[in-house]
Amino acid sequence: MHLPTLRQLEFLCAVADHGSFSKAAEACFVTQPTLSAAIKEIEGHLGVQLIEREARGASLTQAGEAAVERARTILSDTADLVSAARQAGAPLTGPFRLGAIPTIAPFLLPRTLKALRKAHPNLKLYLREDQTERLLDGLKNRTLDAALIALPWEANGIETMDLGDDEFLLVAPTGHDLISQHAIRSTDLVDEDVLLLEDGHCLRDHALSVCRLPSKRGGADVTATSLPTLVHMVAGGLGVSLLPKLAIDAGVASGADVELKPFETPMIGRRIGIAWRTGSPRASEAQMIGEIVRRAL
Amino acid sequence: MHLPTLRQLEFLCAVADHGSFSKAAEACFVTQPTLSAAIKEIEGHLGVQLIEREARGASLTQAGEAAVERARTILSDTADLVSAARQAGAPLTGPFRLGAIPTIAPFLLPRTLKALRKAHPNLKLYLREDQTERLLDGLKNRTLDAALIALPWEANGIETMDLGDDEFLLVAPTGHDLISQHAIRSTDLVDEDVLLLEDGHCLRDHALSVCRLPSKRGGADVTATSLPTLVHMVAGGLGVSLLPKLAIDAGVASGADVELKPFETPMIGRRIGIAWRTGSPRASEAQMIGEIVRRAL
DNA sequence: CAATTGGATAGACTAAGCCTATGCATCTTC
DNA sequence: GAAGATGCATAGGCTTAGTCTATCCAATTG
Repeated sequence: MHLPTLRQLEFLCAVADHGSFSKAAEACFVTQPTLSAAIKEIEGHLGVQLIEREARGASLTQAGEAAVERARTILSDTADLVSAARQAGAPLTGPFRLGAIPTIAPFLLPRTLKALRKAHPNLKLYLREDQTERLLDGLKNRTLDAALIALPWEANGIETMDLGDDEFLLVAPTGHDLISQHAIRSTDLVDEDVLLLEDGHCLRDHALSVCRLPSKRGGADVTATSLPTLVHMVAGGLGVSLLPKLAIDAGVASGADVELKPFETPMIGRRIGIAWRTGSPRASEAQMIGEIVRRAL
Repeated sequence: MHLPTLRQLEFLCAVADHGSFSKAAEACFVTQPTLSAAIKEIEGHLGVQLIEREARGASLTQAGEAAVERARTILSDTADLVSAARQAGAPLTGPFRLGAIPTIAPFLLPRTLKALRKAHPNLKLYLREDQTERLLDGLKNRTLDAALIALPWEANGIETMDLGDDEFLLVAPTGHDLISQHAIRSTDLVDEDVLLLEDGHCLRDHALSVCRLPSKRGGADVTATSLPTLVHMVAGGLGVSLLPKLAIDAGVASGADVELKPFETPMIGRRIGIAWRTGSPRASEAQMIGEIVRRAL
């Protein structure tokens, strides 16, 4: 079977992107006739018209749409092959773009980075703090190599590695009833004012779900933008809340006028994990970084 | 980024396959120096040694293994692109290799094939009857384009389309107690001698599961190799069994000295579906064929 | 030690890919 | 509606990358 050239596939995608032979040619750093000939050749080999030549540019036929979609994954897979191989030659070196959600990053990374630097001095780590959704977008569009998020999180084309549990503790104003209570369960919070992070933080959703709270409750919802803020609000008597042990260990509650208390078994909490794009050339590095983070947990 | 040529990737895979430059070259219809140069060039671009030159041939380095794996999917995706595009030019024509499990094929296909031929006279249908596992293997290694199987069946890299339900009816010797009983439930069979197909047929597993029977029961297991045989065994008084309505409608029980009876609601049965390899160039055709089969059901 | 196997190297040839220049439609503008 | 602008196709020449044949070298085998 006669295969098209990757170059030709690039040309095809470029035409799809720019809607014009000339623009596409420019983007590919070739002249328009070159590109025209290449497209014509693909069409010849495939026996199908892929591109509709119109007066005002070019558009894809149905077959073209399908072909472009396949071509894009082929090209990106090939790019992955290249960087994976390059990486294999010099593992854990060069730039690595790691994302982390805001309820993990400030508490976990300080400890981790030191260990990471020690283990892999040639690794240049670029950090990005953002909410889960956007981190996963980053993985998919290749602006991130890996991301620390809370599991489980199913997403197509994303693989994850489990790094351990992160228990939730009750945080309440000093002297609050719940603290003196013998044993508290997550469901005891139904009648409390539970303070939460603002919408979009996965910790908010976790807290809601472990307490079996409806996502929309009556009354004015009081939300915080970060965990330190949340602690202050609890200290101020606005209500109680949950804090991940990770944040507590990092000292987020120290000095504030609050008390902490673990829940009765079964433990409630979240799982921390590292995620990467399926087939990412740096998947193995993501796992090695994950291993180091796990030890730091 | 400098991409390798698909040709070069083919060469690389060939070396991996044949464990020797010369053999690989022969397989690719080029001379050995050509292939040597090509491999050397890839290695140069990637900056990694992919192949270990040994006295007695060639073997892959670790990086090479990874690269070959990626290269294989790239190449097969490209081949898919080509055939998908070709197909788009002449949809539903040419050879199409359809598989079906033995408890579907003889009963569903006779009706279907006529409709199929009428709708797509240029389609040359090649049929293969086999058990689910092997059909799915066939899809994966590209010796089949689609397969009619019982759902649900999750397998990586396989997509399916639901074609409708196929109810199971009780089949018992004429005058059997269960037939005169007012309403029978699948669990009523626990104390009966339930005859089954031999191991490997998914219908056997379905029957076991809907009746909540353990897969290994005491006593000599009596198994049949096909549904007609099964009917004869039931007629012979060896026990009762389940028959899919599909087979009954096709006359598998007609003439035999048996009686049939539907189960009480909820209906028990299986779902028929058509499966194809994810990304198969003929996925859309598989769905169109599925549509015709569904109407025949 | 000669023969065999298997990969590397050298140099020549060809065709594929790219370029410039130009042609031919269609759409825009005054 | 004529002139210009836009956009793809065609023609012909150039360069280079991929291929070949011929030969060499190293390791294994008998």
